[in-house]
Amino acid sequence: MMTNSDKRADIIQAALELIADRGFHGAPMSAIADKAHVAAGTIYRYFENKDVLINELFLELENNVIGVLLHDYPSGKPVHDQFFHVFGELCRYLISHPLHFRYMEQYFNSPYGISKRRDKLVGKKIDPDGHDTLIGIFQEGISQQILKDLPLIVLSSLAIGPMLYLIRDHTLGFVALDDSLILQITEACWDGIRSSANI
Amino acid sequence: MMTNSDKRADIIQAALELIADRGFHGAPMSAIADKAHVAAGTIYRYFENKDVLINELFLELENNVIGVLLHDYPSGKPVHDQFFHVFGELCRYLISHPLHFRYMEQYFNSPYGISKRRDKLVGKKIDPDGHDTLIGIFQEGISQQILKDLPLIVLSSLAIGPMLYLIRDHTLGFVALDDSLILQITEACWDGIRSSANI
Amino acid sequence: MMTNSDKRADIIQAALELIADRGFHGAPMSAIADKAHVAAGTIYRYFENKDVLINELFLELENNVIGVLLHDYPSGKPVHDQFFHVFGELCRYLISHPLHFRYMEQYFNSPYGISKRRDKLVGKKIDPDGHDTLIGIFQEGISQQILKDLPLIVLSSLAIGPMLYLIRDHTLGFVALDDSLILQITEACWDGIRSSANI
Amino acid sequence: MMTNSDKRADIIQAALELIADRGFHGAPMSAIADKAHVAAGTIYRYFENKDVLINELFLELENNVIGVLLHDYPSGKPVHDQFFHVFGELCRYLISHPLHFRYMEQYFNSPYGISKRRDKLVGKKIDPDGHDTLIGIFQEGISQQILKDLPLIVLSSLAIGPMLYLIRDHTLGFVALDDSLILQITEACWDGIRSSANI
DNA sequence: AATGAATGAGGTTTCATTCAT
DNA sequence: TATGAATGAAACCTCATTCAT
Repeated sequence: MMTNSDKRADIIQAALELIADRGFHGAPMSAIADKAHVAAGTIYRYFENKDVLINELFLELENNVIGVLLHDYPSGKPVHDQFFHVFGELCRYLISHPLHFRYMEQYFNSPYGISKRRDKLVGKKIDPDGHDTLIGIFQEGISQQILKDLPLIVLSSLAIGPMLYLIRDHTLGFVALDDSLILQITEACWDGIRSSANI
Repeated sequence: MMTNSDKRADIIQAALELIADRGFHGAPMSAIADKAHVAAGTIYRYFENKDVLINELFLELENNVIGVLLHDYPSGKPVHDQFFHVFGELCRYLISHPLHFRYMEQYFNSPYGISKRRDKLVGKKIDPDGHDTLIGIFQEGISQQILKDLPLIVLSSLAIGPMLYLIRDHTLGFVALDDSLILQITEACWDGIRSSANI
Repeated sequence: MMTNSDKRADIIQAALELIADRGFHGAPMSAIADKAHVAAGTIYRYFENKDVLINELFLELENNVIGVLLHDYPSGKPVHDQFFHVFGELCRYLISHPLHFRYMEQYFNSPYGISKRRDKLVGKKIDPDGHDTLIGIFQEGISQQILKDLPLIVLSSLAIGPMLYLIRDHTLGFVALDDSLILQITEACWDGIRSSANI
Repeated sequence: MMTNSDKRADIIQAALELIADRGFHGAPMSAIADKAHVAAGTIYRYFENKDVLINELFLELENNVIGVLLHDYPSGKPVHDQFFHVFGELCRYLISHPLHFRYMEQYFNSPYGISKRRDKLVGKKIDPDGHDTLIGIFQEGISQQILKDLPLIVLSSLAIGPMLYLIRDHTLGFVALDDSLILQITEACWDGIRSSANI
């Protein structure tokens, strides 16, 4: 039914806004219910408990991100182009969705997120649709000797770490990331991961 | 007196371990007291309230880090050497003090840390002893045209972001950072920030 | 709904009994909850905190008193009759509601009550319905030269002070105030405030 | 020894000031110790516990008052003179010792004071030196048919009640009791208690 | 005799969750 | 299905009292 899924979406949205803004323990279930225009008990018809709500919210956001990265993905193009596509899209998405970004940051820095991270990295092949786009790019880049021959997780941090910190600074107002600056940062990260041999 | 400082240190240590492990709200005062072998009320002889405890603990860790970075600092040496010194020392310190690292991560991702971050970045010259070593290195590097001419906060993220993510992965067991790998990462970060002109 | 107002009333009543009996700090919220047959947390659905509970309880009692004084008030009758009406009604009310009396005594002798008292006396015209009956009587009496020309607050104390002390003694069992004695006391107080000139 | 009694006096004075100012539960033992420039534990060398301290402090104040009332007491003079002496002295004493007044008010409105009051009034002849001056005056006045033939406790309230309320108002700044006003109040109270027959 | 650090029971308040309606 | 009042465990913090020094 429509109403049904509407309420679920309202709850998810309310939780997102509150947690992004005030952290997990600044977002009591009662406040989420209020903001969702729903009774406290209603939340429990859609989510078994608060942990489940938090985790399902994360999964939705994660799917959003994956969708964005795959949209217009330049399959078959050079590794360089693929990297610039993924980096740019991700950056623009997070900048234009600061609540999503703040939420995921909170999530990864909490008991919830730790296990998530472990699942993802240890399992490596969590999603059967091959969504781990960056990993794929790096593997290809290494085998083509375009990228430094470092563990994938290291390349991943070199490529993504700076961006995530800068987006935080952007949302906090310490720096203004415009297209020109984003491009410079992308290039700097590319400089960091590409093989020094072929310079 | 001995007893005095012992108890304070015990409390600090207990708080560090619990919060690093379970986050701020997985560390109730009663649990900290238990772990410190101290009565609940005793904590309040040393710290006005939980917030103060959390902030003082952070300040202690911050001082540790500053001390480490300044130890054997290669003043007068080239920017390149200074960067490698700071990066390496910081990395080794955080790897060998995983609780300190986890704690600071939690701290920066919380209401406490946000303001701290703002103070640090806006104020820029917080500590009169010139402890803001990285910023100094970057300024010098830019003026010598050795480093990319980017906002200091961007250089800072390019240089430090990857390391911080990798140390988290290291403490979680997803990668093993040995001296050789650390050196490679340092070089990769240096590649990221140095001016492309003089390659 | 019934349940709603019932619970609130139960809490108010429990607080009244405990505080009247044992003072503010002999009445922890847990004890109030127990006596009201309610969970501790339930109190906070009806009152934001203990202070609010204490103040709202006072306001309810105050309204009771005002209602009693205005009931059958002999408007248009001589000042003497009005005084005897108010004095008698107040006295009978307080004697038959010893908990209300004890509560208000505690209240006026506490940080809560001090400010209340100041509001009342400085503001003077707190309630727009002209409930400040005694003050009105005194003003009329002075202008008719029936009463001593003293500050209103002095007349007020002369008229009410003895009664309040005696009601305390009555509730403690040191004296038995029957109708005859109440009348004699009323007359004595009247003797105290009326102008000596027209004797 | 001097030092000994000095400390006891310091503690008594500190307790007086704090409790008069902030009430019993705004005066923790630690605060009393601080204000008395004494260690917390020291208080317990002079007073078994907080209750004992509170009660002994009251007894000291009570003795002060008795001393004042007996000083220059017009024995053998008419009841009228004796009443004016006692009323005036008491009034002046309380006005010039607002802390004593506030303390005794708090005391009488608390579990401590209730029992005290009972002792006093039931026992009636508590102190063997005949200090119950007012009662004596009233007995004499009744037998001489100068005063109304009312229970002693009623006369007592008629005579003292207004004054106590007015002193409170004075200490709160709602009225300024000067010698002239005190005299008028004394006369009004006298009007209240004296026999109407011989007017 | 004096100290004051330490204790821990007990106070107020919050909030995830349940359940009668 | 939805509600939201009610619950009570658990959080933070205070403070009278003790006791080793």
